[in-house]
Amino acid sequence: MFEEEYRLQFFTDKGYSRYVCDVCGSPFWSLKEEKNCGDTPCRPFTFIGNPLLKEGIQLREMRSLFIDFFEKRGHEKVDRYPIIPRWRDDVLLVSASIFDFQPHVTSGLVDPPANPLVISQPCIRIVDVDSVGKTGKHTTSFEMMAHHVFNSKGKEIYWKEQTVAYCHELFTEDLGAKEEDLIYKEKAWIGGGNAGPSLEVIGGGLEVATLVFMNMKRDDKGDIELEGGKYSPLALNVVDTGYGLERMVWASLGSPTIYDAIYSTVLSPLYGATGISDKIREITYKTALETHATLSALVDVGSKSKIMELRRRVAEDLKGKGVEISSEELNGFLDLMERIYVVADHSRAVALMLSDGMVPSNIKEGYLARLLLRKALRALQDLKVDLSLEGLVGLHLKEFDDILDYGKKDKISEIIQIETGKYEETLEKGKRLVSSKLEKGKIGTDDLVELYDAHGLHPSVVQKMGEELGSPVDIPDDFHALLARKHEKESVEVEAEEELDLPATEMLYYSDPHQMEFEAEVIYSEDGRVVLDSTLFYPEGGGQESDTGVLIVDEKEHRVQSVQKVGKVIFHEMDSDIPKGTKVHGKLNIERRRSLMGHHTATHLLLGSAREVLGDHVWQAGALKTPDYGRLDISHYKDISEEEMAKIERIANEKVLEGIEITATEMDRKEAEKKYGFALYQGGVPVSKTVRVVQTGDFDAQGCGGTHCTNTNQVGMIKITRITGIQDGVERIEFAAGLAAVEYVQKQESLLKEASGTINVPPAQLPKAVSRFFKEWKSMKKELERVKGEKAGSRFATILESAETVGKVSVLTDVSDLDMSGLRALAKEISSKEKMVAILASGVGGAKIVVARSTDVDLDSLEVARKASLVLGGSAGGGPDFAQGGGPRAEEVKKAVEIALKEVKALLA
RNA sequence: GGGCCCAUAGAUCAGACCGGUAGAUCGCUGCCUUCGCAAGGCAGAGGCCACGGGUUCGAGUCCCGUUGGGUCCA
Repeated sequence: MFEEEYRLQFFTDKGYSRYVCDVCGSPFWSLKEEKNCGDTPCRPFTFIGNPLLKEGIQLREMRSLFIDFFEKRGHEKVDRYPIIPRWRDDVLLVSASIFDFQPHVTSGLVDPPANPLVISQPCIRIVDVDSVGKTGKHTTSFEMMAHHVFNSKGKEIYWKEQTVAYCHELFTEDLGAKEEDLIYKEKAWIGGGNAGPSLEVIGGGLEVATLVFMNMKRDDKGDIELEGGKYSPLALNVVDTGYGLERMVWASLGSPTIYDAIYSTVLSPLYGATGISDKIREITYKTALETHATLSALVDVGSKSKIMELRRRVAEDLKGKGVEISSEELNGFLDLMERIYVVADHSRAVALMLSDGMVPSNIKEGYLARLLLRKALRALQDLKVDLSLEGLVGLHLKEFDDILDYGKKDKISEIIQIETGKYEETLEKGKRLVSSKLEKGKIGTDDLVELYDAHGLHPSVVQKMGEELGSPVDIPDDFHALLARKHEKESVEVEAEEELDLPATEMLYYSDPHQMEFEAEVIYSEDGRVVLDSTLFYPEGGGQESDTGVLIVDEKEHRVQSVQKVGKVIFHEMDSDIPKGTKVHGKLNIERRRSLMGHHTATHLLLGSAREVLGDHVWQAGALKTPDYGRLDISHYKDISEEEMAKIERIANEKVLEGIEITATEMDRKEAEKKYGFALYQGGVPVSKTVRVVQTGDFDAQGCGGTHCTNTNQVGMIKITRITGIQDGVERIEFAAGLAAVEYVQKQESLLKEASGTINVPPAQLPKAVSRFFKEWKSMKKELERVKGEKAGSRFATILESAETVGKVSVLTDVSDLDMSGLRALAKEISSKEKMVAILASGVGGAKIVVARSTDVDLDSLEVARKASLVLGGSAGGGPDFAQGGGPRAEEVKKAVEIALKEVKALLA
């Protein structure tokens, strides 16, 4: 694919030739004749113990070396972006440097922050999480070093030749790689809706960089077909490079694993605590580790059997090298190392995530944070060492202190503590579940799936619990496949937005939010939907409900019921038709608009105060503004306390009283981001070159398309009405502002008055009085139960007199006003005597009948009760010695008893 | 965004499949025993079975909805 794209002058000049890999069939460029492309899994690593790059370059040094190299060559350094891509909503995490510029910059809409630029971008990739520690090269977090160029038409900065030349120079001159060790492998690159040719730079078996030349975008009308999708040329030619910082360090140190190259500060305490600091320096174990790392390049470690295969090869290889180690010893050692590496790796990803304000949760990116946290905790527990995850994360943070905001250490510690506690609780509950399941029998595959899926217990955890309880548990090798199958049935329906060929509506509501009337002309009208050339009506959007009001034509009012924006066109849903071409006079429902503005501004104030009270990790996760109330969802890692709520409410109201001016300015996106950071995008990301920044003095600034008050004092009182946790990690603040707040308070007060009026106490004494009443109610209920019991007992003597004797059996019948529990008690008492049958009925609350017998009588009570209940219009249930029934026809109870008596006589005869 | 699980005494959970008097263990209170404590023995208190509907003569149990919590996946 793109074969001609790779015929670079650079290769010709350097004397490179094109070969085809005899393992994977990929074409590649090499200085010396090669049959193998050198990439995994085509051949083992060759740089381990024999560094590819200049020796001994550590992480920090490598980072600054890279950045310096490109700065010296005309690239501007750009600060790293957060690991949570707040500026886009199609991905959960940043997993490549180009993510920073998608889609707004790559599409050509927004200018790049610098061009050409160099950046070091921390990234997280969850996809390889299960390979971490099993191979020597997979990590969940990494720093992508990159130089990017955005070439527009007619203004090319540099493209393929220069890119490869820079890369080559960096590796061969500044980093000391031998020219003949570097291979450039051709590979069509497709991802994120873009595509283009790319070269993978491979040395010593390790892919150290990828040079992507992005020049196409996904386009169903495009002419270029790639892997089933259609593509068309991109407006920009984007140089998208990615150099794995950690891999470069690894290639420079030649350590057995990448982990040893980059996690040394965290690994050494782990080695110490597990007591293997000395062991790993022994030649036997060192060789084992190196051999394992070397060969792991050849194997896809997706399943347990593959891992065992790899280990067999390692054992064989070691034998060949004359290294003596039993397979048990080897397995045990590698298992231990794997866990240590997992802890070291995952704790770094967690450090990165949390320091960027990610809140662990059960959904979205927060779940990924929790996933890694729990995996790390599990591995740490398996190691049985006295080290806290919190401490290890702290060590990573220190490593990063030159590129991370290190100030949030306390928050991060708290989050880890809370998460650790939650995980322990899950385990605690799990232990009880497992033991109760084991009491009932074996734990099968279905149970394992349920325990993991519904209760968060990984099969290996269940297995360990089983062992402790003396019951082995088998884990099927295809467990994860089973789980995947269970989650398979998902269908996505995308509703196509209607597209009409209409000019953009002029949005008058932005120029003066307090203007309430306007003149306009109808340019489209169909099915009660009207489009004007310009409008003051704010359409539903950004969580703000739409305006309502009227359009006046010749003094006749047409009501605007709701307003929607489709693309750039604003539709007014009317209650009556207005023909196209009509001039209208529009009038807003002023109160509604004022209230909407108040609630919207209040939302900003509350978010600002929540961030002040709770911390920077607080982020808007959704919002709704209606005329009657507002709702603000924020990310936070625990319940908001009463005190915190009061504080948030107070600060917001203080800002109202301060009378801060609110301004809305259209700003260049690049500038706005520079000035306010990504905290701008609380309410979502605009798809435009400019951002409308709504600024509340120096208290708060947000990109926002809503209508706002011009001064905070127009908001009036802000009252938080309720705080609920809508999901783990997200709290919902419900509130009312202005008159709506006053109404809320009035309503609360009247509720209070009504309640206190009913029990006739002043509101202040309501809590005390209610609790007294509740206590009394409970004791009365008990007393009533007792009295009922007595009443039933006392009735026994009376009905004994009415006993009829059938053979040797006494049959007692009675119609009383006892309730079911009374009847039951009485029947039990009677049937506990010898040779007794009781037929007891009552008409209170519908007809009820109980038939009971002592155990020495042969009679099917249920049959009797059934027959008798028929006449009551119902049926009966119970057993042969005790049955109860009833029906709606209370007037028939006497008859029912007669029928029952007759039936008993017949059955006993 | 989707799926699954759970909610019963102060705590942990049975009971639910198959509707018919709400239970166990720990904790709590009192008594016995002891110089006192612990342990032990005996007795007892403690339940709007999360909430709202429905089906039924009858619902902790079945059905629908709500709320709260847990958990997995994208």
